[in-house]
Amino acid sequence: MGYSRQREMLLSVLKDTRSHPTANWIYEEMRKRDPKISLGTVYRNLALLTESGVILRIDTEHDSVHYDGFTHPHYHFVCNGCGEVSDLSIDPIGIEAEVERETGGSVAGHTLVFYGKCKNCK
Amino acid sequence: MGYSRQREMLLSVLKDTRSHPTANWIYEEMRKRDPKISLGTVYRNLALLTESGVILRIDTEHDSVHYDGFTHPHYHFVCNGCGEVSDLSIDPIGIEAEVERETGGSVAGHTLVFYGKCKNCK
DNA sequence: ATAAATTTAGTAATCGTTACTGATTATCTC
DNA sequence: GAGATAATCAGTAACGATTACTAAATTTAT
Repeated sequence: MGYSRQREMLLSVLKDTRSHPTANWIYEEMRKRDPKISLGTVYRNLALLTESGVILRIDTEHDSVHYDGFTHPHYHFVCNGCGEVSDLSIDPIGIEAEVERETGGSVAGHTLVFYGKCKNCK
Repeated sequence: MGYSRQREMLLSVLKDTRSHPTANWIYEEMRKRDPKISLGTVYRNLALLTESGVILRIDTEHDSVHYDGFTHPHYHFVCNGCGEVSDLSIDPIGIEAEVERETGGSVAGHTLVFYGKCKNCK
């Protein structure tokens, strides 16, 4: 996978924030640097980078998908009030082997999401 | 919350399967029993039952939301090949208190989803 | 430098989900 | 039980996130 100017820009935007943005937020941010950027380009590159493990995708019970440029294994907390997604420093759990044993399949990864009210919304 | 005929039917459909169906699958199943059922009714009741904790909603990296009539705390495995969602018998992890301490918020629940290839797709 | 392959901007289409409305059904009070 | 009140429904339109498409531009390989 080569790195086009737009793909580089997307990565740089994503690495520069810890806010776990949505595709649309990233799009708006990229438009500030280059107003001709296309929303389709954002989605296509988000999919590519997710597939190759360069970035993380976070699915929650709320509206649209969030992305994370911080790939070191970690978990997330989602506020049911304001929808904000934040990182946790909980230690990764090591039970993928157990899941493989139980399912007979192969495990590539896992996601752990906590829901509740953040300090502000509580 | 009263239980209308349609809501009862939805619950019965969901309790009768362990397949973690999507809204549309449930809709088709209910249509077999009552062809006049409305898709809006399915979605409205899924939202109501999820909010009140009678059923579970499962968000994955694949297409649409899945639902689970089995509410005893448990985790899920999602196959990246066929998209099938299956139950795991892993013991629930008890770290919500730790998350509350770290975030300063309140935790209402958590979801743990493993991704990989199932026995068939591997 | 030229040819081949990839990526893009822009736009149209898709699909899951939600919102709306007037009709129907359930519940509540007498 | 009859009538009033509230909840729920079927049907359909609207919405918003995401994907698909196409011709032009850019990158990469020769």
